[in-house]
Amino acid sequence: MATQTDPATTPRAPLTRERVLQAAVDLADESGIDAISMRKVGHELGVEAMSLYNHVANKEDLLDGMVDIVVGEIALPPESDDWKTTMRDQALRAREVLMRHQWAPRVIETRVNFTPTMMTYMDAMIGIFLRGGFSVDLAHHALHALGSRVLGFVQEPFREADAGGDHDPEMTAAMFQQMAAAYPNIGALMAEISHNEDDILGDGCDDQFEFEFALDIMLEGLERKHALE
Amino acid sequence: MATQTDPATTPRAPLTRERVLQAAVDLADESGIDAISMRKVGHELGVEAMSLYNHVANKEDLLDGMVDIVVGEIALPPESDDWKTTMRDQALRAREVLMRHQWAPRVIETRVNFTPTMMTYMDAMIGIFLRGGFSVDLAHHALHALGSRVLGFVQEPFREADAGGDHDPEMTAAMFQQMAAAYPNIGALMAEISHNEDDILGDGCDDQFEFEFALDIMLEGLERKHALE
DNA sequence: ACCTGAACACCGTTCAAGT
DNA sequence: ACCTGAACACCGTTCAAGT
Repeated sequence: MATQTDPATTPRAPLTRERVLQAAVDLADESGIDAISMRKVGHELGVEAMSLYNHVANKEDLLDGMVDIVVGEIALPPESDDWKTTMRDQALRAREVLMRHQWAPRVIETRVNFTPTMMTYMDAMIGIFLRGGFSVDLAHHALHALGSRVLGFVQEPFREADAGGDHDPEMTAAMFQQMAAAYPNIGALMAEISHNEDDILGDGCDDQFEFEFALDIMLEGLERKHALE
Repeated sequence: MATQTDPATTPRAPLTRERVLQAAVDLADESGIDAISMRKVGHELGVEAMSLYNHVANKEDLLDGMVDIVVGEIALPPESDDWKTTMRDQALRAREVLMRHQWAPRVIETRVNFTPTMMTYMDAMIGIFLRGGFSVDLAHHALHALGSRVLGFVQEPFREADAGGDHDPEMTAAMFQQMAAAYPNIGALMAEISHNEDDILGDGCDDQFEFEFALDIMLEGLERKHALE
């Protein structure tokens, strides 16, 4: 008896960031995103709300971590030159995961920071297009068009990073180098964006163009379906 | 002096639902959706939070009403047989309005009830496809594919209505008649859905199919862009 | 080092009480 | 009929205090 893990004698497996995040994900899966309050997540772990602040910075950080767990559950694509079936399979895999965490799409859309998990995932998505022969620009537009609802990542990747305002070229160069080392495809995108920056607005992304691009590919696709009827 | 409307002598234009909703929209435009609390909206009107409950049922109703104002600002499409340019223009018009109310897309996505304004708008969207020669089924799928982000309406129109559970055929027939009178295109859609209901699941909408449909038209559209490079 | 009680400044909502 | 004060059950977050 005493050798078994008895909840009465071991009520306090030590709290860790991972335990907190997983408890929050489980609670959200069970009871919806409205059930995610610091107090309720704490209660789930047998602890007061304030204790959580030793492991997450605040509620936004908690949500960031929850998204990380979900995105981490989406298997990365195999290396293939066939971008279309690879991307289709990927979208279906992402959907499967997001269906298990119905709260996730809405939370993902409200994220403003990227975690390494997210960067890795986006890098892989861009890679599918580039290996399929897309130009960096087209891959960039395609990424936006498929967006968070289809592939499970945030919509506006480089807004924040770019809007920082520090255009110290030395700084930027260092960032690129670091970025390119860890996430080569994202690095290529950012290089292209910063190269076009003078031509377009100032924030590296032409929202209106991205909108019309997404709109037009959908209308094109629809037209083909209509022609087949 | 006394003939002018002096805020000190007329601090209380009588509260109405419209005044409450417009104040909330203005406040959200200015300060973001997080600024929308019953207390803050009340403050904006020089009134206590509790007074608002005389004009809106609760906060959800307030949000419904705010969405109504926004959707009401989107001009309806002209009658035309050219579905593609009509739909493209419409999407751009919707975007223009949603850009003026940046909080709106997120709020629209969380709506579960339809207002007459919303129904009218959706009816017009379906009409664009039907007049363009789409089958009712294809129009239905197209509507889902373009979705809330592009056209500014809710994603799952007929889920709630159908999930009600009462399959009293008499009731259903009466509902259809009423619906078809006010919103002929939506009526046609619902008739088609309830007709297919036996074949598919039970709730009148095959989510997986809708997802793959949207995915495939985007991949098709992307492929054409890629071919042009 | 980690957890907590008390506190602060907020929420949505109800209801009896005022005018 | 419409507005309000007080109250209830919640929030996120801080901080000094405990172990």
